[in-house]
Amino acid sequence: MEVIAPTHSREALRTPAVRESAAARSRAATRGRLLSAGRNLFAQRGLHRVTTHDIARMAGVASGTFYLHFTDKRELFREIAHQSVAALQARIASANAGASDRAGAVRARTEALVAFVDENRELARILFSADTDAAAVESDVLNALAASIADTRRQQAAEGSVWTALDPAVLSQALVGMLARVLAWWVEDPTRASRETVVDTLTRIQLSGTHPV
Amino acid sequence: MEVIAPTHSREALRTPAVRESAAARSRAATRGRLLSAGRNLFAQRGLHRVTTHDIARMAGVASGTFYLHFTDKRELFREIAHQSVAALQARIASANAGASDRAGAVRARTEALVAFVDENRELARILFSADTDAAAVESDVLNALAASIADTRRQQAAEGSVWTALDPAVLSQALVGMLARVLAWWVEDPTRASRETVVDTLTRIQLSGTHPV
Amino acid sequence: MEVIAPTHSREALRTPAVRESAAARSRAATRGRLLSAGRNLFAQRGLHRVTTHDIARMAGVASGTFYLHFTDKRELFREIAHQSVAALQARIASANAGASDRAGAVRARTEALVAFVDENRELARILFSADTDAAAVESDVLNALAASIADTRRQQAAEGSVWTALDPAVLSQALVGMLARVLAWWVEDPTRASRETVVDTLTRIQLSGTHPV
Amino acid sequence: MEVIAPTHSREALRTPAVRESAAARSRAATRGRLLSAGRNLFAQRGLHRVTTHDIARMAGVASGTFYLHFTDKRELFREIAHQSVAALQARIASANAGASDRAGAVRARTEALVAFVDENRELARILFSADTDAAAVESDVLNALAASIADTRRQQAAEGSVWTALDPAVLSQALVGMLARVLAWWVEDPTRASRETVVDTLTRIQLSGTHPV
DNA sequence: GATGAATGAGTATTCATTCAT
DNA sequence: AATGAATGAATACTCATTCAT
Repeated sequence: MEVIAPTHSREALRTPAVRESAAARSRAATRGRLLSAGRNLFAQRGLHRVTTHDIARMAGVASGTFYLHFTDKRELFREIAHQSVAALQARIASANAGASDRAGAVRARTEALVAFVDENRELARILFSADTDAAAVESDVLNALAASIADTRRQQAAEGSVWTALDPAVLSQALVGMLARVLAWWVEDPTRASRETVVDTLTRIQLSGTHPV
Repeated sequence: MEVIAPTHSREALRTPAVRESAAARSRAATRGRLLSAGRNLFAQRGLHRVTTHDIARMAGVASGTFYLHFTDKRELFREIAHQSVAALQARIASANAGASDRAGAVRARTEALVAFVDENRELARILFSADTDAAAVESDVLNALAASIADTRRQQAAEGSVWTALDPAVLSQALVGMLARVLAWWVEDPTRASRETVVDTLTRIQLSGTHPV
Repeated sequence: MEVIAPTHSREALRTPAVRESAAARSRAATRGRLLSAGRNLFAQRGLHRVTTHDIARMAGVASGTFYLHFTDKRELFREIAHQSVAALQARIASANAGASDRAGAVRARTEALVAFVDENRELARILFSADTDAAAVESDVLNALAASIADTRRQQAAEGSVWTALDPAVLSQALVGMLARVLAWWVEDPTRASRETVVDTLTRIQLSGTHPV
Repeated sequence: MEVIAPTHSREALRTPAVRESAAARSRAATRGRLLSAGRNLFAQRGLHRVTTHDIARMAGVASGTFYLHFTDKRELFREIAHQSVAALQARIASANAGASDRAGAVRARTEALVAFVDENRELARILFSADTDAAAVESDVLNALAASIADTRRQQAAEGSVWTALDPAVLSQALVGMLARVLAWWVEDPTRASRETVVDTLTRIQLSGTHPV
């Protein structure tokens, strides 16, 4: 019993809750460093030209530590992609909410998208650079976007607010492909076009391509 | 005299020209089998999930034989991509030549593109599936297409035949991204939309997005 | 009180310092086994008839482990050669220091050289067996020896203590070639001559060839 | 019968003997080209950094042809080495025959050796560059030379014409090692020393090292 | 929770050699 | 005698993943 005492007294200084949150904080910090390293490296080199050792090294942890936080490389990638998508969607939704008419909403959403890409080039490279392997993971991202566009479109068609000659599924894939390629192309070298030009061109294409003639 | 004939024919089998062409024919056949196996496998799994051993095995040759025909995997891929692009371009150019006006030309080119994809699904998967590694090789393909669209567009703008508010570089990337994504999406499962729907939707988008309002 | 002691000692096993040194010790042991296996195999078969798998197998480790310790086969070889040279040079320098006159020094150095070879036959085979590939790595060894002989010789010539008709560069190559070949020949089968005979003959040749007539 | 006639008449133009010698001449020419290519390539890169394809290519023949003339790479190497040695020995023997006294003979042999090396740098690189693999083949060369020196030496000792304190076997290895290294060193860059310096230094060393004091 | 040494299957590539033509 | 396409074993090197400490 006495033997345990000193141990107890040391533990008494930190309540279990505090101890747990300290451990949790440390764990979260390590996890965060791995995510950050992954973002950097995946953006630069793509999914399969990055090794788990590279990520652990850049995160400043031992290579085995990687597997205490992620089951494998793809999971880390998925996590990064999901975080990115969530951030992007929040940004777009908020921009959308402030718009009064349809044209304004399209422009606002496009502006939000381009601004996000401009401010998060690393993430953008991951989200929009097309990588077959990555796609196995992130295709959900663009597919989800396409699905949401298609839904909106179908609803608008039902309301008679858009020209129905355009197939919603095809159109949504077209829009997603267009946005992804332009953004991937622009983020690779932002001097290729001014941000205003990108926003304006993408907005006009969306409006002309989706509005009745 | 007649007797000499068979002798001649026997010798004919040994003339360098015939011998060479027999060997050359065998060589070409093997090369063709490797190209075919490569097309299959790359279409299914992408550039880096296919090994040179896989390709050799599917071609029914020893693994070393691969290297008698291609310096490495990328070269095989490049060859396949170039062949595909040449075939596709020929098809589009020929369709284009038969059109009388601009709208007809856009539709004809789109029809040719979709027909090619429909008839060469394997090739289409390679050409339009976005693979970062493959991109290092085939990006030329889409980039070349984009560049040619941008050039045409600039010329039309100079002639006043199209609305100039759309930046040619951005627009061309947008069109290429749109076409590539829609075709990749469609070829992955052609029941997703009828061929007519795909042609029609893509044609209308191109016309509305590139014509003056 | 006593109870705490073992606890302490258990904790001691987990302190970073101890953990690190345990890992480091294990790492060093593996590295040592690889070096030892390399010495054995290189001595028997030469640089390029030994594979990294052979070395790993003889060291009792997996083949990938080799690359955790050496970047490639040549690096392992270089390491072995450098260690051997350092040991040999130390031996010769120490023998040299104890000699009173020039003849004594030549004999002492030769004795040290022959003794080293006798005691380290594996290393000797590597150092003195002439291998073109190995030479790219170890030639420094014999060349360094030759250069040092040439320097000494030039200095002695300047002091008038040796006959100057012998070109220092040619002479030093001659001596190095002589020593290397005799030692390689002898170590291959030490019954070919007694150690005393080798020492004596080499000493006399050096003295007669370098002294004034 | 008639069938055979034309064949006969054609054959009649060349007697079997002539035909055979024509074929033999052609065969010998191919063999000679392979030997020549081998000499070039082995001298530049050593035994195992040269492929049989390299040799066939440089000889201007198909790769399979190599095996019609040599059972494998080592046999070609052996053949080249033997030819070289024979040429060298003839040269030395002839030089030796013209000498009147022992000192003159040593100088004459050394001059012949150095002249041969100077005139046949390719061969010299093969003969004197120490290559473990090559050694498995050519060691006979230097060993034969060493054996002949040792024999001569033993005979001279028996006649009392040389100092017997030097062990013949050790001495012969020493001389061979010395000559091989100096010549390999010199042929690698003949500006390192003048031919006269090389001859003179090697001659003096041999005389001082082998003569009574 | 973290470490980092070790694993070993996987992959590209080479090259001596064979053999049908 | 010559050809040259094909073979396939050999080999260096990588990297996701495990596990004892």
